[in-house]
Amino acid sequence: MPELAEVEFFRKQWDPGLGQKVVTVQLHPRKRIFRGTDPRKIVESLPGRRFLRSYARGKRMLFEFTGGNWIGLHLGMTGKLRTEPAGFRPEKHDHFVLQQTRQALVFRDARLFGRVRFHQGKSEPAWWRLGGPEIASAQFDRHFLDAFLNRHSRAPIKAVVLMQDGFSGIGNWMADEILWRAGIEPSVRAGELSARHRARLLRETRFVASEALRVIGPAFADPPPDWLIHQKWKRAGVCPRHKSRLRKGTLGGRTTAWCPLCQKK
DNA sequence: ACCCCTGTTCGGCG
DNA sequence: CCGCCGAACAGGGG
Repeated sequence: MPELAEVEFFRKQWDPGLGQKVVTVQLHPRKRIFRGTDPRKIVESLPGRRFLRSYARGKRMLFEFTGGNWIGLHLGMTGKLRTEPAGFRPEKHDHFVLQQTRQALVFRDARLFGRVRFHQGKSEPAWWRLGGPEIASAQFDRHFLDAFLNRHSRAPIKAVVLMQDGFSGIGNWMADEILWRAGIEPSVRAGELSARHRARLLRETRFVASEALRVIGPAFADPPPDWLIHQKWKRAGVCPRHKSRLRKGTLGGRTTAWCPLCQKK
């Protein structure tokens, strides 16, 4: 589920807890979402701390608490954040819950591909600094894109658009949406993209990211009806422009839909 | 029953 | 050594 805009939506679901203390932490310490971190430290450190603010970068989120306590969250395939009334009893897949006086902040993740990290220190954790530039930032420009495409010149462009170091926050549906709008056939090797296609790739990546944030970020509304996403999961999906059948295949290990009329090598 | 999956990581291999 | 690809992870839904 979660790419850039959905991540931003879920980040805000914990806003009702801002400024308030964590009373208790409920978690399942053996679950895979805690791989690489010691969940007992979270249970020991977070109670009594106030939730100060949160950040989103691509598909990653960071939650800051007083006393230099930081929680990093990644939603994986099926992670969701929500708020429940005080006294909430965690259900089967609610693996990480921060109980506050007035509400409970809940991380649910059925498939456990998501991840919870913990950091203590005055400033942000080192792993938060890593990763590619935000698509909305000035650093995501023609120069950066050229270098990234050339570094992965032998990979199909679809696989490259899914790489988080270059296309921060882009996931499978946004990648197909971008390539369809840019008129690029998804199996083309990144290094073989023409200057014209590179310019369109940059423009449409920015467009799809900003539009998705605008439409989905605040309320999880549907993208406009003429977007490819509404067609790509249908068995008989059609190109929104030509109304002809989309082609389906696997690229970069992921299901891919494209329109042979719109998208060329 | 069986197949599919909006993500990431890791081992194999060219 | 670099980098791509498929498998694995785990569970719910069609």
